[in-house]
Amino acid sequence: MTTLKDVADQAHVSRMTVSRVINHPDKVTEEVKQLVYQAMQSLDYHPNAMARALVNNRTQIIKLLVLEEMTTVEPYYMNLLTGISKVLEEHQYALQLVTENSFEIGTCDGYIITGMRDEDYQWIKELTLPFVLFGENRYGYDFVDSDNKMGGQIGTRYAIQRGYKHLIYVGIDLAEPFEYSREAGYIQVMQENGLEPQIIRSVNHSTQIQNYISEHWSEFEENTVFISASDRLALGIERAIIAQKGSIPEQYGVIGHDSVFLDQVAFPKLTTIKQEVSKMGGLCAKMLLDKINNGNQLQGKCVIEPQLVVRGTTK
Amino acid sequence: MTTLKDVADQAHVSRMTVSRVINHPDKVTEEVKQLVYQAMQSLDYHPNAMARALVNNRTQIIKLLVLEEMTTVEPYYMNLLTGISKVLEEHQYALQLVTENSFEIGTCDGYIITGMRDEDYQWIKELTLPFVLFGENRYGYDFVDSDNKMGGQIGTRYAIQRGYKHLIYVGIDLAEPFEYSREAGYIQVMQENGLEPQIIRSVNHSTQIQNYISEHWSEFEENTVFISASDRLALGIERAIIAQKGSIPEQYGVIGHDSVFLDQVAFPKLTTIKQEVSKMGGLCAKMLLDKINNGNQLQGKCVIEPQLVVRGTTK
DNA sequence: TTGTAAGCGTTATCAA
DNA sequence: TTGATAACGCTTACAA
Repeated sequence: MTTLKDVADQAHVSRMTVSRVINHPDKVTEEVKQLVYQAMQSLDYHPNAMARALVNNRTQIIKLLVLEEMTTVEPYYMNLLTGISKVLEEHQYALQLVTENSFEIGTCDGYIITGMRDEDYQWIKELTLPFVLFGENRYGYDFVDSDNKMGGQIGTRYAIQRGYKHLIYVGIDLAEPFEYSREAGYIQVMQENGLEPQIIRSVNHSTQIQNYISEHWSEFEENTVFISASDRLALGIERAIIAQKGSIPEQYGVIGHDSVFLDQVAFPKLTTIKQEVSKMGGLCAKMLLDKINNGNQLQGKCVIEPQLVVRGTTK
Repeated sequence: MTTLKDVADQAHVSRMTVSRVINHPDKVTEEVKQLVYQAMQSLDYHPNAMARALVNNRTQIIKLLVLEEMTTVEPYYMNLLTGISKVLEEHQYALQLVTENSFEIGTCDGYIITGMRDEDYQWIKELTLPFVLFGENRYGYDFVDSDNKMGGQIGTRYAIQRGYKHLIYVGIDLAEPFEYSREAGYIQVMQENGLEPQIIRSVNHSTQIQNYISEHWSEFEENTVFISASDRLALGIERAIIAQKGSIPEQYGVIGHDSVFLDQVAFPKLTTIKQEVSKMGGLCAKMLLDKINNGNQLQGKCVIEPQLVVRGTTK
């Protein structure tokens, strides 16, 4: 294993100079810097993360705390994890996936927290280590999220553009900011177009909404599009329409939200508002690392635009 | 932060003695041991993993290498990760999630590898660090998997027991050990019962098998059950049956395999062969840590029994 | 059985 | 601008 000393010897400088070239390159002569770079290259030197961690009192670990039941939730988190991991690895950080129960074990340098419920904001403010939330919140905490309002807008605008006459929003029956934002986007576009919003809310289960739509089928005229807050809901709606022999996408349209796995499994495949979850994961990681390296400073929010993916459930 | 020294001072012994109590408790007097334990408790001492890692030349990181396209694959991996993470955390290890591309960056103490294709066995044997495979293999590498053959057997036996007359196995068109094993389980039970195996193979996409079943619908007599190699296939089969107006579960049955997310999203929910993926993840981690701590010794295989979950698609 | 000394690879501090 | 020294918290090797 190549160490600082090896590089220092090869470059005929002291270990400190090599360390400086790595950490404070501005405090070293250009000349010396080149020498050291060459030595590092020829020896294939990589700093020892553990030694660094020890002296800096870091763990090089960040924890991802998921406050929802992961196994029952959309395969959302796998994408998030992929994104987080990629960035962390570039910075020689590793990940620990924790749930509420195992939260206390072991130390770390910071947290990414997701699946926040309202009551969680109680204890979260007690945290001393840097953290970043995945998912918008109204308490001023740093977060990364998709632009949920825009998501609602995009879907609604597209539905209008495609000529659907009745636009029904199907939301998740949950008092969460992301849900309010998506609804708000829908409502805004409806009003801009002189249309009256019509909203159904349901728990986020495909079967429940499927039953609801079936039971109320007579209320839905032809040329209706269901703009839903999740692909899970969209899947159930789609199944209800098929069961009721409504034709998709001609008589009835369905627009999902998220584009994580379920949209692909649906048949026909869902038109949906895609969130780039993996990208958001990477941004969470970046934000957190910045926070760790800058004295836990407030980072603000980071919101990225969702995209419309047109597939088989809209005309 | 409490250190060895603090504990040593409190217990009126040297730092070495404390270290010994932790790492070689047999080499310390019972008396002294108790003193040290008390001091550790009263000071809430936790060894610094980084310092340990440094002196032992460890990274305290293990990498999970996923050789499949994670985003398109079943939400299988989230469960695996949960299981792995739990065990790793108990042992102060952290995880890095890597794909083929990012494989080289950074060091670690060992790998858990999954999604192995045949060609991967070429380069895997070159690995010098300890590794454990998730998924059975025929090359003698240590692995953890569900008992796939038993999975095939369980499903088939249950189908016979429930009185289905025609048992068709729907496999994944892939030359992988897990697939062979599941088929073998099916075939064995069929032969034991004097029945003739009938096998269909398809790529693991719900839509493809759905089309296939629909196109060949006339070939499937009533009282047929489809025993499938994945929930994804089962979902497609179920949809085809419904589209063809076959009644589930009376005239036609469907049995899935895996029980990860999709079985719950299906309607009716799938009867399926459940794999305890999270548990398997934990076992992978345990096996790997053992390997790391025991000079990379061969660990053999670890196979756990799948379970039948009866839901709406069988009578 | 216990303690002392040295060192793991790095960085901050201070002196040159 | 560069280098010597001490320190981070722990463990191995050796001595008492």
